[in-house]
Amino acid sequence: MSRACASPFPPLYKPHVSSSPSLHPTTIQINTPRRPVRSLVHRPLPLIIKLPSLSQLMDVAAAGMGFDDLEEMLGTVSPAGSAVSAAGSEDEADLRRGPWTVEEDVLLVNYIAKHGEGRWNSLARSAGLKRTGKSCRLRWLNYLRPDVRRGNITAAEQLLILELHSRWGNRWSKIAQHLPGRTDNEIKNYWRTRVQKHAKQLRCDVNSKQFRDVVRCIWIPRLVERIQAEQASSAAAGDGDMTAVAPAVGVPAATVSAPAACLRMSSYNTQSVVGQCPHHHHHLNYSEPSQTTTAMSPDDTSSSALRSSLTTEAAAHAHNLASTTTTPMNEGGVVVQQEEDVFGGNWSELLTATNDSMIGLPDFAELGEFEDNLWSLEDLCLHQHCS
DNA sequence: AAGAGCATCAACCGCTATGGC
DNA sequence: GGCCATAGCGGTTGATGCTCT
Repeated sequence: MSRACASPFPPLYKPHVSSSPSLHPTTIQINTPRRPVRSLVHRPLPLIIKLPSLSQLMDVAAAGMGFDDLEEMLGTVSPAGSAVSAAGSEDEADLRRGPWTVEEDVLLVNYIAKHGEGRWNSLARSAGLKRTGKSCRLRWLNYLRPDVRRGNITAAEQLLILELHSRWGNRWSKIAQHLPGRTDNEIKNYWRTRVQKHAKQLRCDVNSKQFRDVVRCIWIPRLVERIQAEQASSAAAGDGDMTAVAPAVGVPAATVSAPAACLRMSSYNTQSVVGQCPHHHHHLNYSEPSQTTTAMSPDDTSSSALRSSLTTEAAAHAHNLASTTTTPMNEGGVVVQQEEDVFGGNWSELLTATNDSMIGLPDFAELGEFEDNLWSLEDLCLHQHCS
């Protein structure tokens, strides 16, 4: 089932054991939250709490209940006094920093449930939070919003990020608009930790042409391949449940205001393009959200659109592209390849290894002005096609 | 088992843009 | 036009947990 839900604060109690959140209360110890920080007024103690069920969380928010109610409902054991009450004895001018406590989260969620967002500074005061409005806003947007989605970045999402970053660079918020439920912070972190790590492995700069080539010629085709494999295995299972294919993409329709992103890989095998780039078939038709002409249902997210428009033919081409390295698969046909496999060796070795795939690619060095901001395959191919 | 090093990501900071007065 | 408050963005930090030795 999809792990996404419309809980008022779904990921709040995310322990670092990765498992899908239970629908039933669970007892767990969490060292709230992970990050005590510089000039922290109150260093939170570990809480022994029961994980609330989703329905309990929703009840709490819907009824405008506070932490006491939640605590009573769950039998929560918290360290002496709540952070809020502790803070209440402090100088009013003292602002809390650092990790948010469960109590603070409940206060914020309840207040927003009643009064809505906006006017963050006054909201923080009115809600009884000793936080800056800025901090409240960030906490809400990045963590507490009902439609925020957490968990691993799926292959489809990775594909989107790579493509959109190629177009817009570090415009994280803009990129995030096209990944429903994902925050700019999360995408930024993903880029800095995962993508830059790969660039480092290849001993080249993440913004270098070499790395872009690797991404374009190897990583993206691999992602497409993986998505196709997942789709295939799902189809073979005959369950028709797309969330089983890419669980994290399964965003509940009711909680997502569809950004109507239209990254359509509708034609990975577009002949006019392929004619110039025989081994590269990315044809990413992208439209700005406001410009999209495709009617999309509320749950018609960019990712699902992307997912559903990937054809088996595209997978075949992608597979050809990636055929120089073997992707291990389990018996069910599910790709079990580790990402790192793609990035063994340095970039020149990788590109040499995929030399066959490079046939027909333009000489990147000759692209001149295009090089700085255009590195998607489509752009390169179109450029060559037009020149 | 213990320490070192690395990876992750929540939360902060500084800056810019925008809107109201 | 100037000032101030607020919102939003991108970059950075650093504690925590995991993995490796």
